[in-house]
Amino acid sequence: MPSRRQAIADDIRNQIATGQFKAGERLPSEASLASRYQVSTPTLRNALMLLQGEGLVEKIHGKGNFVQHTSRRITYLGGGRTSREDAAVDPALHVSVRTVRLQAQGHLIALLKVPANSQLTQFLCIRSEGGTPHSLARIYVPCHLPEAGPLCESPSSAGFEARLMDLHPPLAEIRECVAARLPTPEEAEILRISPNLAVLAITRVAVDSTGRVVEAAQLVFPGHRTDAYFITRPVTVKKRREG
Amino acid sequence: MPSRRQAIADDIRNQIATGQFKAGERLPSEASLASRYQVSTPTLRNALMLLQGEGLVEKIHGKGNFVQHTSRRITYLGGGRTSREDAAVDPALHVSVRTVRLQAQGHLIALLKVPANSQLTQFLCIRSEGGTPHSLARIYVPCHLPEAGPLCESPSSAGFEARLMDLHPPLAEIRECVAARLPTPEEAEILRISPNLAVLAITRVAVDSTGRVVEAAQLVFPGHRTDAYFITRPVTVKKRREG
DNA sequence: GAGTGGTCTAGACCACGAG
DNA sequence: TCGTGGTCTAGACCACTCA
Repeated sequence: MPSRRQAIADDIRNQIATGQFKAGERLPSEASLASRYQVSTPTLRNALMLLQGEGLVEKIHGKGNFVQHTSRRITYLGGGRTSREDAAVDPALHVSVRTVRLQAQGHLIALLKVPANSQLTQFLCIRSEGGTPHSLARIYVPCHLPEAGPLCESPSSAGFEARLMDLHPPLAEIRECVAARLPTPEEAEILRISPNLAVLAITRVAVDSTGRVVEAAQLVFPGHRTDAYFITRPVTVKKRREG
Repeated sequence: MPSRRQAIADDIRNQIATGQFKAGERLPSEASLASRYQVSTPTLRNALMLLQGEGLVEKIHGKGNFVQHTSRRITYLGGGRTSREDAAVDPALHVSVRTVRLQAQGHLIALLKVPANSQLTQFLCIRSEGGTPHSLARIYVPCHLPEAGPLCESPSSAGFEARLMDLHPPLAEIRECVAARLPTPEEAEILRISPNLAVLAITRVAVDSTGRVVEAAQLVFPGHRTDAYFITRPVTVKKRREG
């Protein structure tokens, strides 16, 4: 037996699919929807949360629930490649960067493989598109790298990518760890998402050919709007002989 | 001002960290915790849901809330590599496989790049460790591939991996798309997770050197216990000359 | 049957957005 | 100020587990 909220979510989803609720339109208020479906407000809100998790509905506090324009998804490309939708290309995209110098502590020591209390540069980046936050990035660069300076002047993703490509010694490997988790209250506020909806959290470490960590990044994306793509070409090994 | 459930979650998290609640132990019942913290049961349950999302607490219907043993995380390795924790190695792991032959329909046509209604083999795999479901995999193999048959006899991940390594023409590329979303009711039931907690959904497509899709897989993991790792070695390109 | 968590109710109160 | 969504309450009822 499907739960109440599932049934309501299914019904509203159908109405969106059949165009009875159109993209960009505002849904009836939660109170009126609740009375229409004969459920209490928390139950109706649960149903809307499901649709929000599918990227079909956007909730805006004080204004209402809106049918999302489709294909507003965020694309993250693994392997250090920059997606086409870069701030340098798309004027609707905006990136704010705050630079902080700090000392390595806690998990950053292991992540960057640096001694405790060594100097780091942290870049706090928030990407937005037309007022809607897209992603939150905390990028750490050890200060022993000469490239750490000029970065501040090219805060776009392309700037970071170009830096990694021009390293001496060259970049050898990028390791990325992807997880789904609930946002911290701060992340939920910055990304303007419900604290009940998961974020896609990516920890990225770039290593040069000497094994030194040249950059570590903690990236957070709203889970319901993000796809992360990874393309791998298998190392061409000799065919295994087993048994 | 932190919300009520956050404050409660913080407090219980501390008690777990300081060992006042030990790993494997059962927490007091939700009713007693609610009265201890002077909140209603839904609010207390919300706090526990946060801890569940962090992998600290496991809820078992009819039994209670238990402090999770740490390091029970699930590891997914991208790029078609198999993690060490394989059924062939670890006897505690169990994989159940159901094989279904079906015709390509809907999104499978685009995913596998096959004509509509062409024959496919679907493998429905559920991995468990000691009774706890780990992952749900729907693996699709086009029937035009001669390797489709023997697969059924080696349902471990290693079997799938070995098959991809022995292809003619050889495997050229693996594309993986990672997303965080709420589980469908069926997925929540199979994985035994709360329908409010996100899953990590990975769509994996393996392509051989002729561009043909040799396998597509839709993998679902419980988000609060899973890390997906991707390691990329950048293609060594000539240094860019720009501006 | 006793105790547990899962879902839902019918409302209260607060915070935000727009006029 | 008014309507909106966000959070919380105090309880009801059901499903599951175990003795």
